[in-house]
Amino acid sequence: MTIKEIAKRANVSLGTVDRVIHDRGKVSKETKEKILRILKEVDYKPNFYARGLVLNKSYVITALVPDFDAGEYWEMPSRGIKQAAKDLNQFGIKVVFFYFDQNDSESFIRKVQEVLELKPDGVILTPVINFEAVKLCARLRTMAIPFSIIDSNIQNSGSISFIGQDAIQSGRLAAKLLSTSTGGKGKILILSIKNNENHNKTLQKRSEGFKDFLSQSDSLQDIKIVELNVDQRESNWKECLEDILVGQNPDGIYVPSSKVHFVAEVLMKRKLKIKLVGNDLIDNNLDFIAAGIIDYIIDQRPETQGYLAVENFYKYLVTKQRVENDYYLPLDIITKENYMYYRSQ
Amino acid sequence: MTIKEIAKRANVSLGTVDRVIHDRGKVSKETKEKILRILKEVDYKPNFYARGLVLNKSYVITALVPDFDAGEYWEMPSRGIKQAAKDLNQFGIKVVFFYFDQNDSESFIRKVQEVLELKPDGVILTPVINFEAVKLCARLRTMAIPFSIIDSNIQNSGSISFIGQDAIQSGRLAAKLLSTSTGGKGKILILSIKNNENHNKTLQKRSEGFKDFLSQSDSLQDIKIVELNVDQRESNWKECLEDILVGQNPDGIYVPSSKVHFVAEVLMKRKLKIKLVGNDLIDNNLDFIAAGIIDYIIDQRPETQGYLAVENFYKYLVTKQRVENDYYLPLDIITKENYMYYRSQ
DNA sequence: ATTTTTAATGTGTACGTACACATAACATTT
DNA sequence: AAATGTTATGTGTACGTACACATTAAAAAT
Repeated sequence: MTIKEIAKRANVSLGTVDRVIHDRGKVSKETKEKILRILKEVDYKPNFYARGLVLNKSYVITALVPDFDAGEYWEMPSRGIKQAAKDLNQFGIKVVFFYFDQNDSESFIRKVQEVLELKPDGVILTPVINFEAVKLCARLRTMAIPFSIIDSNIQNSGSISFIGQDAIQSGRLAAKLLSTSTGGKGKILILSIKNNENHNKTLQKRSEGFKDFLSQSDSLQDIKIVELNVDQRESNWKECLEDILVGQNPDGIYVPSSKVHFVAEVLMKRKLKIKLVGNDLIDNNLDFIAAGIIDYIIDQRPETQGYLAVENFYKYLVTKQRVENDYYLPLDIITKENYMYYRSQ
Repeated sequence: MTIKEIAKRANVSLGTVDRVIHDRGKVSKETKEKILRILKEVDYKPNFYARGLVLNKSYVITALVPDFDAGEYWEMPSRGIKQAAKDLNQFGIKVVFFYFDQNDSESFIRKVQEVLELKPDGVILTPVINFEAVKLCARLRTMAIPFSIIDSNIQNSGSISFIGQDAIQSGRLAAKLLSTSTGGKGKILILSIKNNENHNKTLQKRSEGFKDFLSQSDSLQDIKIVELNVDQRESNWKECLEDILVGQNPDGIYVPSSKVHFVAEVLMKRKLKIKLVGNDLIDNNLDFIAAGIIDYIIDQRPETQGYLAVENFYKYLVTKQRVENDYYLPLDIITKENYMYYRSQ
């Protein structure tokens, strides 16, 4: 059903119907009501193509994400965003990336400045530098620029959507897999590899969930937990890591981040047979999963997160649909026998 | 860059450019070459909206799938297909379902007849009744109707795409999970619940993969495998099932299909603590996963399979993109701790 | 009673593409 | 030489919407 047909039905011109649809006023009360009734009656849906053609707008979305080296975690969301930008290009969606140093709030602040100067139609942001990200949300709200948060959430930020993970549940799942692998007993090491203060939030939640699972499960009395940290800012952190692994000699290790490959490296080098669970199927972890050195990876589909964030803006800006507020992605369990189907979705 | 601009550049009219783009002939060799050069030079991409508006076609896709009761496996692909039909409705994609009885080839043949009479723009088919499905593929080829296969593949069918699973690898994965759960030892039962001869192919492949994994893994010497079938066409099959479980009393059970819930029911009723692995996160299995009676479900995203099949036709027919030939979906490992994020994606 | 203002409604054009049709230029036949 | 056929090219219209602008009718001001 087109506007033309509706106009004919209501005995008015196209223009009048158009004014009613867009609530532009200058229509008498009676005709407005009559047209609204008809619109409802025929369940009028604007023609997507015609609308797109006449509007022919392009939308600039900025993505504010940490920079990365090849193979690292933040490569994944970026990939998803890029793929979405490519797929949605024909609908006028353009994405501009702003990469900041996740260990340097000043660099984040500078990039925020650049983003705001661009006056984008939407912003995708990662609250890695939490304090500054909160401030950014407030500014975006006052500037009426819609924004979307990926990875970890900011409560009451006013974003159009959050796309991420349930970190606590991720930890619980890791605990289940690792404790099953060690036969429900033995010494288990939670090993956090850190390189800045901001990254801690997710690590903490995962560790919390991990310990919570083990404490609640009454069939797991024989498990001993040791919790240790390694700080990448120390120059000798790799040796530290090696010393810990050899010294502790646990039955299972949980690394609550994508940096599990550093541990896998040591296990391979030292030929240690220790069950190992970590996060994120990034390139750096791929070979170790294939070789079975890492027993399980818990993945939160970071690529999909990025993709969905852009797609959400497409829905929000182009098709003017509602978007979901909170979207928690599945926690995929990845192991030697199924990793090959998880790449490049 | 529009056709108009290209016409201006080439010093010809819109019509000539149009004829070149669509290769309609009636253009001199020289101008054709000139226009082709310019098209390439400016990397001309037709405006999606304008094209959609003027074509304003609608495409009828028929989906030929087994009928089902609520909660059963075949509900999942249907759901995905329906969701895609809804999402792609605005692009003129319409889906008509034809449900057949998977235990009755005659009903399949009748539905095939109806499908062909409709002369659809595309067909989605499930090769459950393999022999007849192969014949259908041949007829669709001669009628030049593009078709797509989901679930399990038909080799050299001429389909535009296959979307499904790797059944052998699915079995291997199940073996890994189950053997890990039983501590790498004990008695393991492979239990196939069958209700027709056609369904066997996938079951067989999974069992094959399962046994293959266990035989190859040299650290699993202490495992004993027992393989049994239950036939749902027998009136007393439920009792048979119960007798087997109680009589065999294995340490772990692998049900290479979605019917694992029948086994879970017995385990719950008899309070048997046996590790249980099966397939497909269908509604019937949901509560048993939540309760931890089923330890692991291997899911092949049947809903996504259906969705992608329709989306593929959208890409193929509307946007005229190439589509991937074979698409193997990830084998998701689902357990008590992560099942909640796998529903309604 | 005429002009001006205001409110309501109608009309025209553009978006970029596809395709039917019209016209021009040239070659071939009578 | 005139008529017809062929090939190449140009023109017009439609798709459905959005929005600027034009027109009409009624109300208010002179």
